[in-house]
Amino acid sequence: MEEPVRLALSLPPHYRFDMMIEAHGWPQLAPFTWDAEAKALGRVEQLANGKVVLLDIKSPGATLDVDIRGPDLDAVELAEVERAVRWMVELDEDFEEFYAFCDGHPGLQHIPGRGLGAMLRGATVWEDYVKSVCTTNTTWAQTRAMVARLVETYGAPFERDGPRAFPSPVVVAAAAPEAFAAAVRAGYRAPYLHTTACEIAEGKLDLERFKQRAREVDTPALMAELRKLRGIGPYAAAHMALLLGSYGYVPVDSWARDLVRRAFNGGAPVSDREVHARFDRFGRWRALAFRCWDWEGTA
DNA sequence: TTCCAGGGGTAGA
DNA sequence: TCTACCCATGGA
Repeated sequence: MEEPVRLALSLPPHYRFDMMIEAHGWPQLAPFTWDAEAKALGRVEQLANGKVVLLDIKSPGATLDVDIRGPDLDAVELAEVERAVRWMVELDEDFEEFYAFCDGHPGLQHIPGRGLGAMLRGATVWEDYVKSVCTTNTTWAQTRAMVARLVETYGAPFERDGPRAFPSPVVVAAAAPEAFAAAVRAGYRAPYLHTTACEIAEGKLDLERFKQRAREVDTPALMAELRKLRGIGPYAAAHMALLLGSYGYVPVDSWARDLVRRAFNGGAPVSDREVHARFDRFGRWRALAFRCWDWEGTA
């Protein structure tokens, strides 16, 4: 294979690539691949002009190294790849204010030293919307399978028969609803995803504006807007808000309830209200405090 | 068979 | 605002 082009991006203070990878399950969802031995994050990415590249992302030292394979890219295309990578690995998310907050709060003081906070996200809000819907009311194994089938069926391939990129809403919208449902096997979620893709493709809906919107309004207002999306309820809206950098509401799912049950309630079941109450004192940092909590230490 | 998984939509109170 | 019920799918 031809030598890849390498982008070497400098890391902000405290940034820990390994902690970002371990923060949640997204590295296991296509088109991401995670090679634990090589500590390499892989991903096929399709550029706006249709070019498809294979990314190999590592951080062996003080930089984030992004190896790009595929067609030659000009400066504009390279900038597009860099922008996408920076967004996905949260290289530009500023956690310094959160870390200062952690210093004064028992239970959070381990966080700055471990460089916690960053989480992997999709290149687009559309991608994280789809994945969030696919995590609801199902097992993690099925979530992975649904996303894998979506990518395999509709994603643009790298080279001839290589791995595929996350499909655009335009490609999903072009599929017949019945064919989409049969291919992805996402159950009752399929119409949510397909209809949303159609609305984006028709220009009636713009999910990418949420990247900016998350910086303009507080978490409750952002969640109210996210909850208008099909298949997005309290949990998924909070999870999407978290990925957008808005941390004021804990995404409570069965996994969160289980953590709180074991760590704080002697193993007895907890209500959603109790989970929220446990992190209420952390204000606009509630979701980050929850995600970065030292669950082993408190159990 | 029945239950339920990193919940959400809807109707009725 | 809260509750009850339904929802495709697939593994236990």
